[in-house]
Amino acid sequence: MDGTLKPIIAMLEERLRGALEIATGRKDCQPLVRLAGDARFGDYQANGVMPLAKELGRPPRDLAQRVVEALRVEDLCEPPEVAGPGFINLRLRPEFLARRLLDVAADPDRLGVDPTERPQNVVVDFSSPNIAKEMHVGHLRSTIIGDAICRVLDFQGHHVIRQNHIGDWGTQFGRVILGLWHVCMAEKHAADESGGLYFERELPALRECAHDTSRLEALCKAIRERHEKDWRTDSKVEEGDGEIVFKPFLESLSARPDETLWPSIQLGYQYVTTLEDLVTGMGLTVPTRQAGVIPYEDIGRHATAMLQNHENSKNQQEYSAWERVRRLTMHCCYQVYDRLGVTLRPEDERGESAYQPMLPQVVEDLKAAGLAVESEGAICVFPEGFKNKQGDPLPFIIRKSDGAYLYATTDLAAIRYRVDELHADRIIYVTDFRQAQHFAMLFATARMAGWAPAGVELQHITFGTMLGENGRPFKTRSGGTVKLAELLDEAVERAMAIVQEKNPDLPDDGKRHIAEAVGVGAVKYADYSTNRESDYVFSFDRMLAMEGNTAPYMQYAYARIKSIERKAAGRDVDIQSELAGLDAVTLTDPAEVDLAKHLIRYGEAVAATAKEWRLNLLTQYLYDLAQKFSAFYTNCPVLGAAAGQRGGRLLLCDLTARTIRHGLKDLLGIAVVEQM
RNA sequence: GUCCCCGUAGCUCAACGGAUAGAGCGUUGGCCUCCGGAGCCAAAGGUUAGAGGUUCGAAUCCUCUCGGGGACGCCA
Repeated sequence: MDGTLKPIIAMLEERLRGALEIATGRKDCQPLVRLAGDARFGDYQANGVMPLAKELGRPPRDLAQRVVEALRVEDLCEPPEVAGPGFINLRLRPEFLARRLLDVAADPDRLGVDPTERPQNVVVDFSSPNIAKEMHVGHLRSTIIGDAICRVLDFQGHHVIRQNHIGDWGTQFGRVILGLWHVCMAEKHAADESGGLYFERELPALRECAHDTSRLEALCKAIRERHEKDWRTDSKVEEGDGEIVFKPFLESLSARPDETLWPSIQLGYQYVTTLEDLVTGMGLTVPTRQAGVIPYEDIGRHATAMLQNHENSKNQQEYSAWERVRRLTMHCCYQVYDRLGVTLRPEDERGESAYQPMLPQVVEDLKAAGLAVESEGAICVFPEGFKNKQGDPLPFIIRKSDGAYLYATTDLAAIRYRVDELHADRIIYVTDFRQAQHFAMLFATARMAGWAPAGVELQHITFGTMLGENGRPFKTRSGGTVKLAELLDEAVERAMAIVQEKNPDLPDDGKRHIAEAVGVGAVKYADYSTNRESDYVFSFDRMLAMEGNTAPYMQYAYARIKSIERKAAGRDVDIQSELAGLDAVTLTDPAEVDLAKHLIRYGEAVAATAKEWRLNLLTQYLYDLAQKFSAFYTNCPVLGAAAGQRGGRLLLCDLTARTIRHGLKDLLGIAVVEQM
């Protein structure tokens, strides 16, 4: 094995290009070699003759015949045939196929797939959970699609820099601190009055009467009254907010266990969010130390602005509280990442907050370059080609009229960082399609500013919405967001029931292990196996089906091969030594040939997948492989095969298992199991 | 209103400008002396939303119509 197994399509294109040159006298002809669309046309087809014939005004079949005469592929193919209007059909020779199969099998790590000749520094921005929230289904696609992209890039030999752009700044910052403050106050009230935490009662109440205006207003008014009272009793006039009760509360946080604190923090944060949404437009106000009386719904934003504008020591307590919430959130995220087999690690975290110090400079530089101007109090860039509903230039707002920065600003700072500090040749963003316009404007602005030079590729990889079986966005029955951890629990539980039914004799921990692999694998595989750009309908029943293009079917195919390996010893077959001594194979049965041809195309599948990040092309390849294996398996006995056939068949089993495992586990992060 | 994406078998989805548009589920019919039947083989099922156009060739590119989704100034 010399490590240079050139893809067959590339070899054929090269030969065809030469033949086209001879037949037409032209250089740089496009041979257009593709996988044959139909097995009757052979294995590969060249479509390049027809456009050339048209251009040269020559009869296409005649030209094709001349090309075939000039074509030297005897070492690879049977004699080429001209077909239809001018196709050239190519069929691999069995000797070449057998040789290639042995070469691929002899390459344990890369399965005959060469690394790229042009390695890049590729930044992949994906997952991006939010602080103080649990990961929900909205994070699933970005997380697993981004992860698979990273894995494929790694395999191709690129230098991958994962970036988890955590939502840890902006409006949430103030709201989370405010949520913590409510946790503090609610605990104080509960201690004084020996009741439960007030937001545990009031949050559901708020949601219930969201459409009952008079009840809602009464409730919000009462909450506001208590808020003001609590705020006043917690404040020393000479120092400001939150010294008496809130400060000691924050100091006590680090001593408290995550399990009790985390649910309270999330709930407190939801409470603030819900409350601010509902009181909007109600006319309620609240006094503040810094800004005087402000609308009640603006208090979170006020807290954000204060924190963003103050680097002084007074904010130290909030900052440490913030760190605590952040750590808790990520702890929870890593539990989900681990289950999903996602490769993100703490060193990949670079949240919005990391760019916060760079934001003023971003705005200043754009202003100095004449690209950013003030408009209606905000600082905006007007990249070319974007219009609003009136047909006027559409602003890319980089600083709000209240002085706060936005995600546009953060994203621009991130581009500068990634290009200047991380030396990115390419930056890939994995987010849903709704953000397409934002990224188009972001990229346009970064190009105008020269922060992303022409040599740096900027790619927005989008995906569609996850829908429930009713065709509406995927929600719980009550309309809430579905937590990712709970979604995985249900998938695993359902998988467990199936394992229980199919294979009741396995030990319990074996069943649990299999159920985890099958359940989580099913969720991921279902996502990967559809075109990422279309919306996709989530269905436990379909993704866990044992038939069809599903994770369980793939895992089953793998387990069957492993079962053969386990049986081998009992049949006096030593697979290792038999494979080690194999220097030639003879493929006779059509199912063997079909499987072998597919096995040597793994590299083509990986390349096609990476070209436009169509992960469904990889799952399709793997599914075809599993199907071809199953056909081979039913038609061709392996352990009981004649001596001359057994080695080749063992090789097909071995390479199929390794290819499935590589594709599933190494590239998609889906576990395989020895039995199921 | 402007712009973007989508519309393919009953359902869920494929198809790199190429030949007779493919799978799976479901439906119907075959295949268990044999390594895991969670399997294999086969049949039926389509005017690729509609109408024009470009092309040797269009589900794919262009124009329009209809239907669905999304974005569109201080959320991310």
